[in-house]
Amino acid sequence: MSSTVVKALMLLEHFSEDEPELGLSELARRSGVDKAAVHRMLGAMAETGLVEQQMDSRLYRLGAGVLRLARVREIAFPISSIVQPLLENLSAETSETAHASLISGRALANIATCESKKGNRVSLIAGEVLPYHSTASGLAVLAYGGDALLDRVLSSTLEVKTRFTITDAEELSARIDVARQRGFSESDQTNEEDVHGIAAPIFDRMSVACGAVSVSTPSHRMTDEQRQLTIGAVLRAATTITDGLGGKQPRSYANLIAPLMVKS
Amino acid sequence: MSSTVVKALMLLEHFSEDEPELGLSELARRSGVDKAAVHRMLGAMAETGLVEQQMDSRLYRLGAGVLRLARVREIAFPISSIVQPLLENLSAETSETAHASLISGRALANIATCESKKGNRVSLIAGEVLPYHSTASGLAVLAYGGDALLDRVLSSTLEVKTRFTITDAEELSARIDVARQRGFSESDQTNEEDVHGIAAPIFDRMSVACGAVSVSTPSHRMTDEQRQLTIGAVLRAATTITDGLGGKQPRSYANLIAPLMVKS
DNA sequence: CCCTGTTGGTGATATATTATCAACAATGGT
DNA sequence: ACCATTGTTGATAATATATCACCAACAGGG
Repeated sequence: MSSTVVKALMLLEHFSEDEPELGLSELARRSGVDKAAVHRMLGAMAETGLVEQQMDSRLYRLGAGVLRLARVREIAFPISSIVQPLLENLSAETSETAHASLISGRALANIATCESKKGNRVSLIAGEVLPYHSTASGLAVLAYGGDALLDRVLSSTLEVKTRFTITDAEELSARIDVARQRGFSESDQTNEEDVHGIAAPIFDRMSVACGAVSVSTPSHRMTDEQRQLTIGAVLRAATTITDGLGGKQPRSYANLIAPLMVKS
Repeated sequence: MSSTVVKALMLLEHFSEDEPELGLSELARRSGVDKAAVHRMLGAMAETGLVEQQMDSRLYRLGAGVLRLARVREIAFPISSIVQPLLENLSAETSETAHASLISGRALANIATCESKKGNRVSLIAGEVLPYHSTASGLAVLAYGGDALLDRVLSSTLEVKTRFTITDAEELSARIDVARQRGFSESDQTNEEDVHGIAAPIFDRMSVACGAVSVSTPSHRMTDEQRQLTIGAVLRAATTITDGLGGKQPRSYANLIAPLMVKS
């Protein structure tokens, strides 16, 4: 069914900002994989430096190898360093938390964040894996990411994250169509309670969506005025990022969002 | 003999700053693995976002997943951001290229660099995997990294990198002993032609070496005066980094290097 | 102090995945 | 048009893996 390599690498998704170190049994429990299997996989990944084990506590954590890999990628394709300052600008414009994510296998990888300076803000767990179906970013990517990706997601099981999460493929498809017609996507508490998201796609050289920019606002604070402000800011940021990465928006898309981008 | 996970992850070591994108056949040739096997492994790693494949050129490169992993690790254990400014100081003091590396499985992973501002400088390939036996950093780590690591390296095959590379286990062991007695390690053209290295170990909380700091100088420029200057600067930098990471030098080591650290 | 519940780790065997080889279509260079 | 190379796919033999039970070590709790 699925290769051992995939099973091993999926273990890495359980490491997060909140829990950077995990024990063997804990990882086995969360991943639903046998303890012995997890032990072998972690041992294999430790051989190559992808994870490392504390000698004393015996806990596992992400290894120095990931730093090396990230450096290689970032020097060759400096995405994060281009995106980060633009996110800070976006966050300042909207006064809310902004983040960018890229397609990473069967999910979105959050690669850069800039938190709002307000006391009550949406705080993202850095390095979280974002599902396509429950996030505004995901909808934006699905709307412009090509049919192959769309079909794959629509035919997969849609995990429940909150009581507002869309789990029906047809309804999800409809929501994606709306996003495609508008040029941006919107989600309200579908991934996390009290979090409203507005996102716009980032395009690659072939005018296919490869990621998204998003602003997350506490739901209660999302007034109509704030919404208009955010939509414009997100679309402008997404356009700048697409340009900065050497990508190109589809002609129709550029025309579609043009009227929404004017600064009030 | 060796797990498929290890085989798959070893493929990632062929991606470098110089060649961030590789084709399937190319990768199969270099790794010595069957084309079909490489194809399956890359497909598996692409599923989790560790690598990604260009749609048009079909070339593979490191994926967005590595950025996410690096963020998680760096937020939990901010090594790079601590080390980088100290490296810049070290490079300024010595006027040469400085870099830091950490133990990453069976090799050292270069995690931070600061190049000399001179025209003729040692230019490191970012994200390179450094062998233990042919680099000054490797010797420093082996000298203080514990017996398990030392035995493993001494009993492995020592790859030839230049005509000066030490390939005899006994001779290597002797060189490591010298490094341990002195408190720092030295290598001349053993990993790369015309490159001289001086390195000192970085220690973790348990006073075991977990990495090294090093200064690389063009061999012809390494005068006796420059050498003394470099040794002091490297030892001071290594001490500061060990402190910054919450590590502790062994008592004996701290006493050993104290006289060498005085600023001229 | 024992008892119970953890933890990380290890072997043996049936099972399932993987390695290998050949063949294929598609591409690009000469 | 040819030749060489690319990425890709199947079939089968060979091999690594999943699963289970078990073990030693440790931490509380009674």
